[in-house]
Amino acid sequence: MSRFFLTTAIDYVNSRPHLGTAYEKIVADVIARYKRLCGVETYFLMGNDEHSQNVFRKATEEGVSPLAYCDRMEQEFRDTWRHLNLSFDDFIRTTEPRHRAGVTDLAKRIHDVGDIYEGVYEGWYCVGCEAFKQQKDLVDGNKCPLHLTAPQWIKEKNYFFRLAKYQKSLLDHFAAHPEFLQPEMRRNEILRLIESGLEDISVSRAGQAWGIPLPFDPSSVVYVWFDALINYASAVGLGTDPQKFERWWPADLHIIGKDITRFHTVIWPAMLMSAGVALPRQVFGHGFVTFKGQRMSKTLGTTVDPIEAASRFGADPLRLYLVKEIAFGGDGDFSWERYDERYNVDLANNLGNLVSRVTAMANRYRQGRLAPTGAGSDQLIRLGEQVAADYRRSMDGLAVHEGAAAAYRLIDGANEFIAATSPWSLAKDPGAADRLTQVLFDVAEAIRLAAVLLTPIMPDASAEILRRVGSSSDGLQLDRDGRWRNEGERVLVQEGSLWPRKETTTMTDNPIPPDAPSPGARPPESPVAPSAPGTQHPAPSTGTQHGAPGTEHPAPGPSRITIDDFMNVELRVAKVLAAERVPKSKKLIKLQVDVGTEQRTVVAGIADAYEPDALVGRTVVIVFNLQPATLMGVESNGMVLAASPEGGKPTLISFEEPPPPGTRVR
RNA sequence: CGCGGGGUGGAGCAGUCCGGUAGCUCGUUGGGCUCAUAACCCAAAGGUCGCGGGUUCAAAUCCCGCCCCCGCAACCA
Repeated sequence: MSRFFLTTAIDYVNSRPHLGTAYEKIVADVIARYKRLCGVETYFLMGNDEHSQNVFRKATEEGVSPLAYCDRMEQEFRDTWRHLNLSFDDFIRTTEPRHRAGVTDLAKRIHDVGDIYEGVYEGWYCVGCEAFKQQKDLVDGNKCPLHLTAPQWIKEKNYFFRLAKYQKSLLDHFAAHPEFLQPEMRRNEILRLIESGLEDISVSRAGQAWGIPLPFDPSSVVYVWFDALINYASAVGLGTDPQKFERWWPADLHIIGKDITRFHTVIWPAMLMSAGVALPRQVFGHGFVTFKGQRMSKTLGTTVDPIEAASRFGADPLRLYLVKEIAFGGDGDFSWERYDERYNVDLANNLGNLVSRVTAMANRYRQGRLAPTGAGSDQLIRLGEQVAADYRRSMDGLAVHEGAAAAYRLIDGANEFIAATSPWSLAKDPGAADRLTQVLFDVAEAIRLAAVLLTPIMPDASAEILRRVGSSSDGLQLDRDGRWRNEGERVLVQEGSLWPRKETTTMTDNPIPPDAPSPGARPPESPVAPSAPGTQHPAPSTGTQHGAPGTEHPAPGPSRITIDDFMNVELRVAKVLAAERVPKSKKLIKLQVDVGTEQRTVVAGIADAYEPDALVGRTVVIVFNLQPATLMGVESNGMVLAASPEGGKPTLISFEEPPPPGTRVR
């Protein structure tokens, strides 16, 4: 039996997963389920990346051990994935013994062939930042701009991987395996990157406890990303279970975000080449999901909680939206308005309503029982076969959005067929009895076929639809069940709406108030009972429900500062004498200002909103006693105050009657 | 010349690799139907495919130049 091993990127456990993360897992799950539907034995791997300094720091801040913190985050992640009905076969954590064994094994092999060598990393190290600083980042006579302390010049023992050595092998591999990196665009990008030359990279950190010790020098730990990549191999037994490894490696498909393509298609293959391990067959770098056109970001409040999104209508509608509306590979957008729209159109109006009409007619005219009375509609059958073929081609090529679209062509076709044959007219004609039965059977069959094709995308809903059209959802096989069938009696079940229409009155309801505390702020509707996966009823448990407006609680303010704290900030009125753009900068303007006692140069990031000429002569407020900083090579002595909405343009503070420069503001 | 993505009817997108009547969803307008979740079906209006050149019998698609938008990086002190 053929087998398929697919993986998603393991996730940093710094915060709960957002919709963008969920998107990757959902598409991967659709592919995994599709493979299984094709009868391919599938191993679908997901997991968490835990050896990050951020994790260590965050755990320390919270006063828990890193492992305890990771344990908790694992539950958060698993909880989210369960709500999305993900069918992963394995979930790996990089703190697990099997992973440690895999990393140790691979590192050892690479070391043994001489591809890891000892070197020294030298640089300015700021203790406060726990990071190395570039010379150009230092200010005011070699001080850390954040902590204003002198960083230490540190020589850290460091091990390097001979990445440069693999430039040619990588290019050869890309040439020999055009499918290795998809989509095409990313392939060209990475090719150019490899062609431009590779540098050896550091693979260890000294003096850290949180991580996997290097087998040949336990005083250092393996650098996180090097560690992380190996999860794909350690999960299937590298270093622990040769038989399992033999069986599943190499991975057939790594699904990852486009931002980490380089790691997966340059460094990772080079590591494997060095260790003498086979390379993954394909890497697919998908795009990002934006929220209303903006990158999902916590600080901008443009993050979407997948559980909340799934709670709106159930996991299946969310899965359909993400798969069907976003061309896999490209970026896509999510908004609650559009989500509602797609739900109504694709599920309530089309698929759901179609099931309602055929089950209703079958019951009204035939007591629910349908069996073929003739040959069936040529047109529908042709469409069904065409669609099934298109679907397979699309899905095999990872064009999951096209696969969904194909299934929908059959649903549309069924609706059209009903209009063209008008069964309700046939019902009035006793001579058309057989004809009516066949028409209804054809429609039911179209629905059955569409539901089979949609199974990977909407597993629960498809099973429910199959049940209603009198067909089994057990052990579906695409070869057998994914083709038109004009045989057997079916008993159709008429029940309530699969997906009640959501009435769109005002679509301004934004379920996430930007500043609301995110966890625990879920809307009161449909908590999605944590029943075992696969047993959930596909229909949303509650219908439409608008959040009650006007129930804002006065948020407990952030911690207050004392008046003394405030007085430490010296704000002064200043008059702009001259202004010019900082060359090559995007939003910086260099200002000469009169602060009463002296003239100063201040750099302000307001070029988005203001023309330099319009600023001359204007009176502004500056922070007078701010440490200087160098921005794009210009030293700034102060900060101009402006109202700066997140993601918006700043507005300078102005006066009705400009006071003289130097006046203190308080 | 930092890297990258994009500019296609009112909105959101596909199509661009492999030139050949410009397609989908929503919206709008008109009509039909009554089985169905005010759902479904048909039809229509609506596009200089960012701009300018070039190649070609033929360009959204290939080539050159330019403009604009969005990410990321460097810069919101």
